[in-house]
Amino acid sequence: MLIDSEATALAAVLRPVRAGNAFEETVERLLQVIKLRVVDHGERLPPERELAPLLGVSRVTLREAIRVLQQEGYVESRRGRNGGTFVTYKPPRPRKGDLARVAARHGDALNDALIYRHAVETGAAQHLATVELSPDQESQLLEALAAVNTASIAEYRRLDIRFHLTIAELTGSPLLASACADARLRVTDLLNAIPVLQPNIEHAAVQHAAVVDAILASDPQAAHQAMAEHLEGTAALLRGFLG
Amino acid sequence: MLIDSEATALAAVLRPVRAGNAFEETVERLLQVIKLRVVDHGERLPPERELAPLLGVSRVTLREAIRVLQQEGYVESRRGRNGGTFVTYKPPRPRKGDLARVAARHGDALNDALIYRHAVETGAAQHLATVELSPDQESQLLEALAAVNTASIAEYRRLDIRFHLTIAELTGSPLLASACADARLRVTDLLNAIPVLQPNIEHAAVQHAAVVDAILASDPQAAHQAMAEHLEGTAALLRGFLG
DNA sequence: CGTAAACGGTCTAATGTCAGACCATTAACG
DNA sequence: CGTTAATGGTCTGACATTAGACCGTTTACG
Repeated sequence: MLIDSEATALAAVLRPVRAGNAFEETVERLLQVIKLRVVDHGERLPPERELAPLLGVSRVTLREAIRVLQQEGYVESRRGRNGGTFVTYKPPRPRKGDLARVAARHGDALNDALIYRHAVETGAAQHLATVELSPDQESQLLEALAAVNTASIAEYRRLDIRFHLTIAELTGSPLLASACADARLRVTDLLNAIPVLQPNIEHAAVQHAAVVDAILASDPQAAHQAMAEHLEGTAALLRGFLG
Repeated sequence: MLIDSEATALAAVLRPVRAGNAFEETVERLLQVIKLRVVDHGERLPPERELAPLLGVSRVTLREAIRVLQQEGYVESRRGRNGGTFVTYKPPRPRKGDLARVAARHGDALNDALIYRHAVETGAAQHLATVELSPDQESQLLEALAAVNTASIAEYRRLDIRFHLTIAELTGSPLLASACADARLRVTDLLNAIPVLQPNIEHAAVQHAAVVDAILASDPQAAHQAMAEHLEGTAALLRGFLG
């Protein structure tokens, strides 16, 4: 029998070295690409010969994963010179009760994900406010902001994700960027289950602008604060639809 | 050719689904357990039949990993009823130049890890200040603090790690706890390469106390601030030995 | 003092995963 | 209008990994 504090410390380190087998993880990852709309409806995934090494799996394993997505109707493959694997998935218009179902499926994972997301995304915003941005990086950030703030309802989520991931990537810390991507996609299913409303967009736009302002003003505390408020808005929205 | 913002977003999601093969990752993880001194010199690892499922690998793979650690002199296995695999590794007294060598081996990863660690650990401290702690949890936290603050130089690192991981675990977010563990072990090699000095311990003790005070006072901002100052102290220490 | 329990150590057969070669289809391009 | 390049589709042989049974050693305990 271990004493408590040892058990606590062990739990954090003696966890599985891998989440599942290569095939399952590849399906998961591709689903994330599609649901985060990094590759949107009608667009093409990278060719298998490029994608497999990017994901660190063999082409055989990648193809098995793609076959599942074909059967589930997420993608379609075409042969030939301008062929490829194309995304056919469109996020369905959310219906009442969707969120409750999805939330039930997630269980405790929701709170876990929201806490995690808060930590890594506020951390990213704060850090970005402490680094000197090149003109190119500044314009990337401003473009992402402009895009999300002028988005149609249909494009909103996609561009919102891109905005958040841009901040994460610009920190220059791959670990932190991955963590932000991971955190975001853990709440994506839930967000996809609630409708995008114009007032929410407008509210978020103000907050997005505040985050960018603080970053460009090199004010880490303000950036942290602004991102925290923004994320709490989203979390409250989710909890509101749940309650 | 992809436009820039797409490439940015893709990079965060289209990364390898696994870091290496099961065997390599198992060796890595066990080294972490040993170097973080979760299982210290003379102590026993869990039996193979328990450890393998915890790490999510087969016993064969686990044993291959253990065999490497035996050859490298980190552990020793004994058969029989009170047998097991025992840690023989003692952190060597750091020598001048160690840090430079280790840092060179890490390269950019050092900055990456420090940024990541700052984000997740300040996030954990801040979050913990927002939750209602049970008496049992409070005493766990206070015990961890007392332990690290009265530690001998030899025991200091081990108890410092336990203190930080206790905060992470108490957040109740497994994702955040894993992230903190991950972040910590990415700087462990570097920290092990610099000596533990009494003034550093005393300085850190004040900061640790400030973190715990803020958490128990349910002051998230102060907790964030206190942890940030503590981590910056460590980061500065590392950079100082490097410069 | 013998027996059973708790370990590490070994083996096997099945399955997962890989790299790489090769096939089939389509469209761009000379 | 043929050739070639870029894609998805298929196959093979090698290696990694697994679950599970079984062996050998030591010690606690009846």
